[in-house]
Amino acid sequence: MGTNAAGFNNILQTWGYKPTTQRQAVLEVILKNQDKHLSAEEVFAETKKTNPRIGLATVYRTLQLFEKVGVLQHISLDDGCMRYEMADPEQKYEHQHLICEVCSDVIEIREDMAFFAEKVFLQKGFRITTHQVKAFGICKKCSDDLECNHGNDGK
Amino acid sequence: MGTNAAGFNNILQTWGYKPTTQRQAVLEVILKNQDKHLSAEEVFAETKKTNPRIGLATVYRTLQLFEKVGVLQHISLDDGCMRYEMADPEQKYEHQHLICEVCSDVIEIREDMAFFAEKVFLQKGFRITTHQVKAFGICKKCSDDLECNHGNDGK
DNA sequence: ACCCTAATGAGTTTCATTTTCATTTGCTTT
DNA sequence: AAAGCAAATGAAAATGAAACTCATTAGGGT
Ligand SMILES: [Mn+2]
Ligand SMILES: [Mn+2]
Ligand SMILES: [Zn+2]
Ligand SMILES: [Zn+2]
Repeated sequence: MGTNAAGFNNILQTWGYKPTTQRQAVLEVILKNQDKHLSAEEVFAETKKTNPRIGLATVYRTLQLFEKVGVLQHISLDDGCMRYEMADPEQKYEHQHLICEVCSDVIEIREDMAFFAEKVFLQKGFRITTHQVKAFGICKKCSDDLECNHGNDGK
Repeated sequence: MGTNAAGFNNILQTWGYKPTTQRQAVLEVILKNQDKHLSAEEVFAETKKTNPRIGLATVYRTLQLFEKVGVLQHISLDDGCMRYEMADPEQKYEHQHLICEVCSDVIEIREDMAFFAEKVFLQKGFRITTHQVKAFGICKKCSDDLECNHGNDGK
């Protein structure tokens, strides 16, 4: 069980929701783009390719539903819209995102942050249920590119 | 020098911007609310108390300007609008926010995250310029309240 | 096949933020 | 102090993501 097209229907049924064609279609888009962080509009555009009659409102509702039943989680990459990615029930805390300010590439890392939550609880009594680490900077590729242009770019 | 009403004009002049009455008024609101994370609407409402003729668009523009010149930084607390707080030029990385899911209180902490940036650079070659840690959970107070209601809340 | 409710989709609405543009203001030059 | 001018402002309109409305459709049980 988990998040494949098969065990998915069980999840919905467990929660009392119907596995409609739209929800299946959106799920397939999600599954085919696990490496990406899609926005509602992007999911909408992708889903329309196989299901042209789907409405944008349904996509918004479906993404929220998927988040509620634990299939998705949303993140904000500060680009003007909410984005979604598969939720990892194994992982207590979300993974982290590195966002390149030059090429806008998003790199995922899985630095262990458990100590962080522990320390916060010990020092503040605050019980963290979820946390997000988002870092902006320059990725290796862009860093190397800039390096290159030092020597042979004398106008 | 730095971010007091006095050194402020220098900052603007250095960048070629005029220290207008509106900008001074917004700055005072910011200085008087350093412990808070105000939204544009909130800054607008506060500023109107002393400067009733200021327009909302000017507040938006001013907040963006202040961020550009390094006086402010924006954060998203996932409550539907951008929020601003004083930027701390001493601190290389932003402080962290704990957001209580029960009472919506925002707690600030200053856990050192330099090791995080170092590790990321060593492992990925990604140079972090700024990063944000945002954690959701239950604050001590709300946690204690819930505890209390266990014994004497039998319907 | 029938029923009932959940689900959908087109259109409308909300609301934060941005843009437009005519007017005003802060400075610099007379 | 008056003139000149670009920067800054404010009112209003525009934008765009997300939520809502409501008439219609489609699951799933009977
Ligand atoms: Mn991710
Ligand atoms: Mn803060
Ligand atoms: Zn890059
Ligand atoms: Zn609380």
